[in-house]
Amino acid sequence: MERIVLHVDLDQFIVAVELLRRPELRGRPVLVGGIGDPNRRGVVAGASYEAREHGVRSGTPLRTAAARCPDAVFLPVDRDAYLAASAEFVDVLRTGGGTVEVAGWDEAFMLLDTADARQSALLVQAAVRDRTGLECSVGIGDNKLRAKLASGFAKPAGVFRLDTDNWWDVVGDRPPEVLWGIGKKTAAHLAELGVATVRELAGSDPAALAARFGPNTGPWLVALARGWDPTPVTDEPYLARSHGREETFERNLTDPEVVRGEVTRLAHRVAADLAADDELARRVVVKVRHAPFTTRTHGQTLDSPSREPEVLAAAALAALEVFDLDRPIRLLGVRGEIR
DNA sequence: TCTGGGGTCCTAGGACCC
DNA sequence: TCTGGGGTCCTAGGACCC
Repeated sequence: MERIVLHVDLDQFIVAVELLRRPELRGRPVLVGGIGDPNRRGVVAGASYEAREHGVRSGTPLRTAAARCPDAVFLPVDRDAYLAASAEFVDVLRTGGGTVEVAGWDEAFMLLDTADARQSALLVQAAVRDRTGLECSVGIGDNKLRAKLASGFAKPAGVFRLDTDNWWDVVGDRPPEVLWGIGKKTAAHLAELGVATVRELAGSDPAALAARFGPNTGPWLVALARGWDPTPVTDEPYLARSHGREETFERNLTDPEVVRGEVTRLAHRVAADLAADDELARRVVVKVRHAPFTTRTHGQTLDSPSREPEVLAAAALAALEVFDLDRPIRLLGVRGEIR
């Protein structure tokens, strides 16, 4: 027996859910995003493998996607459908006996004791396929980091194992961006320091990186490159730390009175979300994105935690006054911080 | 590439306290 | 009085992830 971590990741999740009810679209480039209109502001939330071949992926602006992939079928985002499919997926994993940690709509970690890790992974994969009709990829690792990276190498619909034995062979010569937690910005900073691969990052001086990235983040980056991850797989129920609502407007807002009205509306929606979760906000933060895409936030701590729409709206409007409302506004957001 | 919406976590700097 | 050092809390911004 050995103790392993599985990372189970549904393949092209959002598109896969849409294809379950629109099988005639199978094999075609399908893009899900916004309200399904490529001429509106918005980005791609889910792209089928056929669409990805045209250089379109999650995050690509819809207009750009339409230009690159003119034959694509555009569908609107249907949150409720994905949430329902996600709940079904988690149910399947929970019948497996191990500890299950949900990590998103379309992914979860499982902690298992097994005599045959690969066989266990294949069983999970088959159970998900049989009971949801969705394909998944399964990563096997000796911690969450390695399991997570492994599922990426397993795609589509495969199984891949990543542990101390093959870590350097598999990721040693790859750029640091393959690691979970290192994005474009950090990779660019590392490149300036002459660090271009996971192997080079693993051999870097933690103190030197601390000077650049902060006392905790610097050493953590080095540990990450060595495949180290101490975080446990936990089935503790998820407790949200905040709830927020934001909206990018089809046309920039220029009238301060309209802006105040929208902020009030968003605050009321946040109040409803908090009530649905039986939570109270202790602080309200307003986010403003001006037309040139510069984003700023300002907040107000409440005298006492609340989810009253009027209280949240008043705090949001007070925070809003710190901004220059005479400049065109592209996006407004209101967030209630719980803990 | 004219750049969504939902979140989380870390850091720096200032306030404040002893 | 012109000035230390440590700890903690708050706030805004940034990076990242799905």
